[in-house]
Amino acid sequence: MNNTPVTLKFLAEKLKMSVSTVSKALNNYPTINEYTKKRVQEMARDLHFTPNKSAINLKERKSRIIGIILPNLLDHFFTRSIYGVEQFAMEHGYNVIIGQSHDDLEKEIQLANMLLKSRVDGLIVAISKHTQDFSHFDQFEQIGLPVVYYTRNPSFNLNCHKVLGNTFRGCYQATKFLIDRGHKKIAYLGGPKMINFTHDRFNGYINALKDNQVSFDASLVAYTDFDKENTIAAIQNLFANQENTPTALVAFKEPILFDAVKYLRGINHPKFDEFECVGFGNNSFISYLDSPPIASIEENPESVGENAINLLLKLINREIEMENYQKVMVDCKLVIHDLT
Amino acid sequence: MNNTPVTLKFLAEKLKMSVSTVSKALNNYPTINEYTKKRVQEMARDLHFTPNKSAINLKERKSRIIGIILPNLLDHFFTRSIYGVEQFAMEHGYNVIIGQSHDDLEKEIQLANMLLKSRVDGLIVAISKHTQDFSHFDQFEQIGLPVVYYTRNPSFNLNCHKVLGNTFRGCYQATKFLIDRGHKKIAYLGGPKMINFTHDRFNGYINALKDNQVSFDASLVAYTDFDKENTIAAIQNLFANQENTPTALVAFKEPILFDAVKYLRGINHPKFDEFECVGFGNNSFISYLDSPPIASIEENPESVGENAINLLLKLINREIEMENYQKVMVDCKLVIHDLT
DNA sequence: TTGTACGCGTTATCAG
DNA sequence: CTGATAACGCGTACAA
Repeated sequence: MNNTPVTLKFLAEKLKMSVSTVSKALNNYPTINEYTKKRVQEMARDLHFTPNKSAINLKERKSRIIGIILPNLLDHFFTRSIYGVEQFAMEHGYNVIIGQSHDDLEKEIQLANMLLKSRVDGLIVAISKHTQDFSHFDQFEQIGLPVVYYTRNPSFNLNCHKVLGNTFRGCYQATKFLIDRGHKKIAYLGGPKMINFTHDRFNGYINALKDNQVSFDASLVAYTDFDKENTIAAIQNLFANQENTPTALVAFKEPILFDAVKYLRGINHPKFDEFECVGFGNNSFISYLDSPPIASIEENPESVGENAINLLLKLINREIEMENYQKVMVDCKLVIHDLT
Repeated sequence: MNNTPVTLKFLAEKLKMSVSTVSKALNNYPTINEYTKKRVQEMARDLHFTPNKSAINLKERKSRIIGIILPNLLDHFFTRSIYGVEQFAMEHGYNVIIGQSHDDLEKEIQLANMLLKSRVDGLIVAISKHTQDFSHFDQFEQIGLPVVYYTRNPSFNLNCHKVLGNTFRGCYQATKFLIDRGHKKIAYLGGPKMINFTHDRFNGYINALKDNQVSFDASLVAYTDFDKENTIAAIQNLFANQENTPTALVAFKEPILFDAVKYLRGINHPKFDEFECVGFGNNSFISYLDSPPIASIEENPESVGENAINLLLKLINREIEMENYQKVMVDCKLVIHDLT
C-alpha cells in the first residue's frame, strides 16, 4: 500500500524548485535551462511521473471522452468497427463510451441525451433504421461538439459529416463477379428500405447489370427487414416463378444470406447445386458452412471506425472547420472463398 | 455555438448565493434549508446542470476508469462479457479501457503498465494462456488498486479475487446429457493444457462418467491449442482406433467443435450420422450448420462480466477488504438445440 | 442556516 | 531563466 502519487508538486519538492518550473521543463518550454530540463525529466522518468488526466481535462475543459451510438454490438460489423475506433482513440488519449440503440429511436434519443450530460467531446453515430429527425444529435453541434455519422447514411441530414463504406462499388463488384461467372439471372436481396445502403447497393447491382448487358428483372429483387420470417418470405418471392428462378444472389448481409440458403436447402430446391451467392460481411464462420457463399464483400469495418474517429478528432481539434462538412468513403473488397 | 457550461458558480450567481450552498443543496446536506434546496434543485434541473466529472475525479483522486485486459475481442465469449462489464460500469459512473493481449505475455505486461500509467481505479483481467508470473498485476494491488481475475483461472496465483464460470458443472451436465442419450464412448476434446478450464472441464467430464458407471478410456481424450491443424490432429487421434471410435464428443469450445465436425464430414466418417456433440459457447451461428451440435453449454459471459465489475467496484469502494479474497462462480446452462 | 477558504494537479500569465 | 499566483469545477471543514 505504498500509495505515493507522483505529482508535479512532489517532483518540485524533491528537486527543490517550483511547481511551475517543473511543469514547464516537462513540457519543454524554451525558456527553461537545458540542464534544469534534463534534471527534471530524468527525475520524472525515474519516479514514473504521469500527468493526472483529470486535472488536465479540468483545465482544458475537456472530458477526453467520445461517445458512440450504434444499433447493436452483436452485429459483427459494429463490433469490428468499434475496435478501429477504440484503438485509435486510445492512442490519442481519448476514451470511448458505447451505447446500443437496438435500432430503437427512443433509446437512441435517450443515449444521445445521456452522452450529452456525460460531456463527451464528440459523437460517432450509426443511426437507427428509424432515425429521420436529427434534433437529438443537432444539439451537440449547437454547443460546438462535432458529430460524425458513420456506417449508416443519414440521407435526411444534408449538412453533416459522414464516413461510409463504399457499398455501391462493393455491390457492383460482386454483381460483376457473378456475371463473369456466367450468371444471367442474379437476384438482389436488400435490407430494410429505411436504410440507405439498401438502395446504394441496389444501384451497384443494377449498374453492374447494365454495364454488362444483363437485362434487369424486377421480380429478382426483394427486401427484408432482417427478421427471419421476413427474409424467408422475400426468398419465397424471388423463387416464386418456376420458369424464372435466379441462379445467383447478392445479399445485403451475410446472416440473411445464410437464412436464404438454409431455406432453399430445406425445400430441396432443384437447381440449388448451381446456385451461387455473395453477401456483405465475410464472416469467419463461412468455412464451416456446407453451402457457403462463393465470395464475400469485405466491408473493412475497422477502417470505417478508424476513419470516423480520425475525422472526429480533427473536428474536435479544429483542424477541420465544423461547417466544412466532410464525406469519407471506405472501400470494400471482394473476397473469393477458397473452399478446399 | 451557445456554449455556456452550467457550473455551480453559474447557478450560484443566478440564485445569488454562494457556491458551497449550491453544492450542499444539490448533495442534500441536512444543514440546508428545505426551501433553499428546492430552489437550487429546480434551477439545476431547468438549466440541465451536470457536475463536471473531471473536477470530482480530481478532488476524489480517482479516475473512474477501470481497465480490462483480455486475450481477444474476436472471441464471442469475451465480446459478450465486455458487454456485461460496460453496461454495469456505465451505470455506476465508470468508464472502461479495453486491451487485447492476443494471448501474448509480453503484450499483457505492456498493457498492464499502460493501464497503471492511465491511473485506472481497478483492473479486470482474463490472463493470457502463458501467464504464470503475476508481478505485472501485483503492482496494482501494492498501491491499493484491486484486481479481479475473470474467465481464466490464475491457478498459480493463490491470493486473488476471481470470477469464473462454473465450467466443471457445465461439462458435467453436458456429459451426463450425452450419457442419458445412450452414448458409451464419449470423447473429450480439451483446449490448451495451459488453461485451467481445460482441466476443470475434464474433471466435469470424468466425474459424470464415473457417477453414471461409464468406463473411462484415455484414448478418448485429446487436446488442442485452438490452432486448426492442431485440432485436426487431435481429432485424428480420437478416431485413430477403428474399433473404438467415439460416438459423441464434448468440446472445449464451439469453434474447435466445428473444426472437428468439418473434418469428420470431410473424410466421410462412416458413423458420422449417429455422432452427437456438445461444445461450450452457444454460438448463434449454429442454426446455419448442417451438422450442428445437439446442445451447447451456455457460459453466460455477460453475467461473468457483470459479476467481475460488481466485485471490483465493491473492492474499490472498500465494501470488501482487499485481502478478503473472493471467488465467485457463475453457472453455465445446457441449451438443447431445437433443430427443426 | 449560510458563507469563506482551501485543496485536488495542472498550466498560463506575469513578475522578478 | 525561474517563481508566485490564479484559475479550471467541485466538495467540505470551519467560521459566522
